[in-house]
Amino acid sequence: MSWTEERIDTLKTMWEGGQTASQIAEALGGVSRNAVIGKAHRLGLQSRPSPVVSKEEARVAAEKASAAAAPAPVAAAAAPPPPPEPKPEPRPKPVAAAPVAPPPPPAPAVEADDEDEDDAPFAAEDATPAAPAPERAPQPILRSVGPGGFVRQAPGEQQPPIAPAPPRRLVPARTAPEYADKTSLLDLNDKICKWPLGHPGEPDFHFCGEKVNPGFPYCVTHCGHAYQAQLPRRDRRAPPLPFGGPRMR
DNA sequence: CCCTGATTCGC
DNA sequence: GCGAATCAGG
Repeated sequence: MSWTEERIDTLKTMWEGGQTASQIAEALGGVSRNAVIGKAHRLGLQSRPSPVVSKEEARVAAEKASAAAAPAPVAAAAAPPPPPEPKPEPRPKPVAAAPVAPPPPPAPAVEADDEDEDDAPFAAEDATPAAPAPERAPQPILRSVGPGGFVRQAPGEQQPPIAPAPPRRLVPARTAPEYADKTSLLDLNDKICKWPLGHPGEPDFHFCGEKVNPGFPYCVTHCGHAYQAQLPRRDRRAPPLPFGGPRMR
C-alpha cells in the first residue's frame, strides 16, 4: 500500500480527530499501526497525548524543578525560588491540549463495500483546521444521547457504553451528485458540527456540518442532543436499541 | 499481558 | 520516504 493523497488525508483527519494509530491503520487497511505513526510524524502531525510523553513531561518538569532549585547558589533546599532561567528547551513540544472528543461518538467509522474512483473527486481540499481548539469542553453532564437515538449510560450504571464505532473501513467520501453537498468525513474540521446523520455504511451517511458551538464538537442544536441533564432513574425509559446493538466485525 | 505513541534505523 | 523493531508509559 502506498500513501495516496486520499489515504494521507484520511490519516490526517482521523489523527487530528483523536483516533488512535491502531484505529487509523485498521481503517486504512494495508498498513500497520507503526506505519501510521511513522507517516503521521513525517507529515509533521503533532502528537496527541502519548503515554510516553509523560516521561518527557516528567523530565522537563524535573529540569524545571532542578533549574528552579539550582540557580540560587545556596537556596537549594530552602525555598522554591521563581523560575529564573527559561532554559532553552530542547524539545519545543507543544503538547497540545488533549483533543480527544468529549462524550459522544468520537469517530465516524464507515463501512463500505468497495471503493472505486468516483466520477467526481471529492472536494476535500486542504482542510485547514487552523485553530487547534485550545479549550477543553467542560465535561458537561452525565447523560447524552447518541446519534442513533439511544441513551448513553451514566458513569456508574450498568455496563459501559457500546464501543464507539470501531472503524473498519473509511469510505473516502464518495461524492455522488445526490449528496455532493453533504458533509463527509473528510470535510470535518474543528469548526463544523461533527454530528453524524444516518448510519455508517449507508450511502448518504454524512455529518451535520453546521458551525460548531464554540468549544464543542457539535453545533448548538446537536450539543443540545449530546449533553443532557441526568434524569432520575425512575423517570427514565428503557433506551431503545439503536440499530441492532453493537456493530461487530 | 494488553494498549498507547515515539524513536530509531535499515531498507 | 517507508515501516518494523524497539522503547517506554498507562
